[in-house]
Amino acid sequence: MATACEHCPLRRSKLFVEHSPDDTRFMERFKVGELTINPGTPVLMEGSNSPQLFTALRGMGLRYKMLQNGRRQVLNLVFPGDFIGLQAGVMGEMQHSVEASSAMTLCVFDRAGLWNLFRSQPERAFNLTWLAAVEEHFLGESLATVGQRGAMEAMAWALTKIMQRGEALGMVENRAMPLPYRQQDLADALGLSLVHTNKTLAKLRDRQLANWRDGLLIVNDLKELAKLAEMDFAPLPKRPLM
Amino acid sequence: MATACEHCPLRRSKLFVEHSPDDTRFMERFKVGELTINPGTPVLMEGSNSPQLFTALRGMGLRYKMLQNGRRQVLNLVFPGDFIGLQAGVMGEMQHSVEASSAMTLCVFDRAGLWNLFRSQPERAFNLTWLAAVEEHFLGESLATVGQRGAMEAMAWALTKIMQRGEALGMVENRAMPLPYRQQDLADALGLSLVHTNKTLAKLRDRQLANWRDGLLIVNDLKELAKLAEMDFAPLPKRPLM
DNA sequence: CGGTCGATTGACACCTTTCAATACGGGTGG
DNA sequence: CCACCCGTATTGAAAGGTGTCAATCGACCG
Repeated sequence: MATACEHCPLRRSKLFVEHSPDDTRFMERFKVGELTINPGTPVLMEGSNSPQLFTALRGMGLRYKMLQNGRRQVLNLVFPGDFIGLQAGVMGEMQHSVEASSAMTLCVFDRAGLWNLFRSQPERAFNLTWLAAVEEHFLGESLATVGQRGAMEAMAWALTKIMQRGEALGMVENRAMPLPYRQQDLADALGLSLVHTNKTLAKLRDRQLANWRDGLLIVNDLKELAKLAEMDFAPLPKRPLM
Repeated sequence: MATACEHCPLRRSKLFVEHSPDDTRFMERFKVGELTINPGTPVLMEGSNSPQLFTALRGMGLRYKMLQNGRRQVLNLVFPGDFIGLQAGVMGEMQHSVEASSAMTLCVFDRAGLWNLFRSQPERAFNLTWLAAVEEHFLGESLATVGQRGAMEAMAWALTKIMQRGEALGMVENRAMPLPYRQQDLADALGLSLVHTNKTLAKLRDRQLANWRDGLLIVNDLKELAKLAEMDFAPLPKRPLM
């Protein structure tokens, strides 16, 4: 039984721009169904030309890219509210893969309806571009982190970003939030080796800055973690929800 | 004397999606002027809320982001045909800075006209989103390079990409193209130190794979360079020109 | 209970960074 | 016209952060 957009749980988060009744009506029509998948299930593969687009409704996943040398770069983590497949929608095919890390529920949209959206809903079209710009912004920050920060700073940056996003989504209870990834995933996101990632996490635990174990991330003093990362600790910018 | 869109020199390149007469007519109205600047001149600053958007018409520049620790990450190089300022256009303010590396000529657009574009030119709006997706794709590749490739591979990747782009734009003559950057710029783009960048370039010269001196990049065998980078050597995807 | 996957640890090798010094060309003021 | 300064490019040597290799451990599963 699909969730009605009108009652979409994501709309409770202040992270997203509010929908007008008209927006909701349109999305209700744009949405063609719901998809529930298990951890490890691929959603979109690089090179694929999927006829469908998604919005993560529940659960978490990751976007990644494989290189010829066998190494993997995780581009970012997929959280509830993230739009998946825009690249395929406008460029023709995906340039990276997406897969679920926890159980996920996805809203499914028909790619063919995209053109209709641009023609009849300029505001929604604008929002799509906005979403693309938000992604671009985040990738830029990630690039700066991987390129210019050391392992400890980078990890602190990543965990801070994750915690911030988790808070905005209401996933944090008692300074803890679910984080259903493997250390290898974070390693591949930050361009670090698995071993070094493990040791870096151990240090953060020793320093009592962040404790990530058994899929649960606990951060007592987010400000302190952000300071270690030498990052601007600004509130997340609002973003549209498709 | 501003260049008429109809006679835009960029339209000769096969890199860009062709304009319909209607497109050209619209762009002619959307374009409010032309800007010529000297090397080193900033175009947009991080945090700025510029009322203007640009398309690079001639010359080259770079986008970058400064970190609190004083280090700089170059996000990508700006080549003719690149659109500048989309982030400010949709998100409100720039998340990175842009400056000229060579003398540049920019087409200037009025940000206020953006909304009109979305409302009355769905096809152009679609192209804007397309452009954002192209940027996202490139940033993803850069992230993968900085995160997962060694210095030599990374440099080979960068020079290959540059040469490819240069070829598509008709900037390559006799296997050589202008590349008006400092070694520090490439270093900041790849997350390498200046010294190591210098030594890596020296090795590429020794191996006769790439020779970049005095603002001129010479590559005799692009295939060979791409092989060293272990990259997929696919032709650049077409992109829209605003 | 053997087998697999993810997390941990210790030791060591090595790629990059940092530190320093020199070289070279262009611009400027004496 | 030349000395001087500054930005960029080069090089050598040493320090250090990360990666790789290997082995162990705990949890889960058929």
